[in-house]
Amino acid sequence: MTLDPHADRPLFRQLADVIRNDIKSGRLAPGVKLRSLHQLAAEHEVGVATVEEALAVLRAEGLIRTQKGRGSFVVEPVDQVEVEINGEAWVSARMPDPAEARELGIPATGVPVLIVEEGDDVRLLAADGHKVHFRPGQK
Amino acid sequence: MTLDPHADRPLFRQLADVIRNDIKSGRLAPGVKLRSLHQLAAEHEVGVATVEEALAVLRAEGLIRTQKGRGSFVVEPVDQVEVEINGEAWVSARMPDPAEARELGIPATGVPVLIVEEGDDVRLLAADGHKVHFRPGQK
DNA sequence: TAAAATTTGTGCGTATGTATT
DNA sequence: AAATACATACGCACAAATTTT
Repeated sequence: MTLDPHADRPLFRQLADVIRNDIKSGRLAPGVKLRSLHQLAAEHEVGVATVEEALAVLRAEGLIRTQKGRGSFVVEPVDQVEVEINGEAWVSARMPDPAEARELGIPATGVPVLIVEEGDDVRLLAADGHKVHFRPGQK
Repeated sequence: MTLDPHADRPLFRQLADVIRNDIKSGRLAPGVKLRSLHQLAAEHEVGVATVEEALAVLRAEGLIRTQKGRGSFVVEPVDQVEVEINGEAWVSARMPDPAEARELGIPATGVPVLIVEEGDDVRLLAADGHKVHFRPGQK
C-alpha cells in the first residue's frame, strides 16, 4: 500500500486514508500509540510536514489525539452519559469555538457539541460523551 | 490589535482569533469574501503558511468555507429542516469521515453529523441543515 | 477564444521552541 | 542532562481552479 505522488488524491490524504483504515479495521486498536512523525515520514517516504497534515485530518475526524512530546494515540471510546428527555425539546449540533472546547475539556478539533433546548433551558454537551434519549410519556 | 510573536498563543491562533471576532461581531458578514492569503499575510506581517493555518482553524469551526482559486467566504446560515420525532429515539453527533462528508455534500471539516436512531431506522444528517424536534404525543 | 493574473492547494526543507521520556 | 517527539513558523516551488484582461 504505497503512496502515489502522481495520484489525484494529495499525499497527506492518502496517508490519512491508510491510517484511518488501520484504525477502522482494528489493526490500530484504541489507546495504541502511532509511530512518530519521523518514522511515518521515513516509512512512507514523504516529508514530516506531510505526515503532520495527515494526522491533522485524523484529529479533525476525532480518530486520534496528539500530545506534544508524547505522540499520537488512537482515541478510546468514552463512557456515554444518556441524557433523558421526556417533554418537548430540540437537539442540534455544531463545532465548538476554542472557549467552549476548553470549558468542556475536549480537543480543539474532532469533537462536536450537542445543543439540547428544553424551553428556556439550553445545555451544551460534548458529543463524545453524551447521547440524547427521547423517552416520551415516562415522566 | 497586532499579533505578538512572543505571546504564549501561537501566531496562527491569534490570527484566527482576530478573524473569528470580526465574524462573530458582524464586521465580516455572512457571504463576505475574506482578503487573500497574501494580503492577510502582508497586513499581519506573517508568512502565507501561517495564514493558511489560521483559516484551517476557522474552517474546522465551520465559520468559513474556502474554494480553490476563488477565496474564503464567511459561511451563510442554511435553512434548517426540522426532523420530527414522536416515539422513542436516540440522538448523537460526531464528525463524518470523508466518504460521509461527500455523500452529504458538506465540507471535509467544520460540519458534524447528527445520528438519529428510531428502532432499526438510523439516519445520518448534516448538522448544519437539520434540527431534531422531540414532540411527544403528537403522532 | 486565448492568455495572463489571481488565489488557493500541496509538498518539502529548515530552524527553533516546548514537552516528555 | 540528553534524547526523543511534537508544535510552530517561514520560505520556496509548482500545481490547480478561477477570474480578469
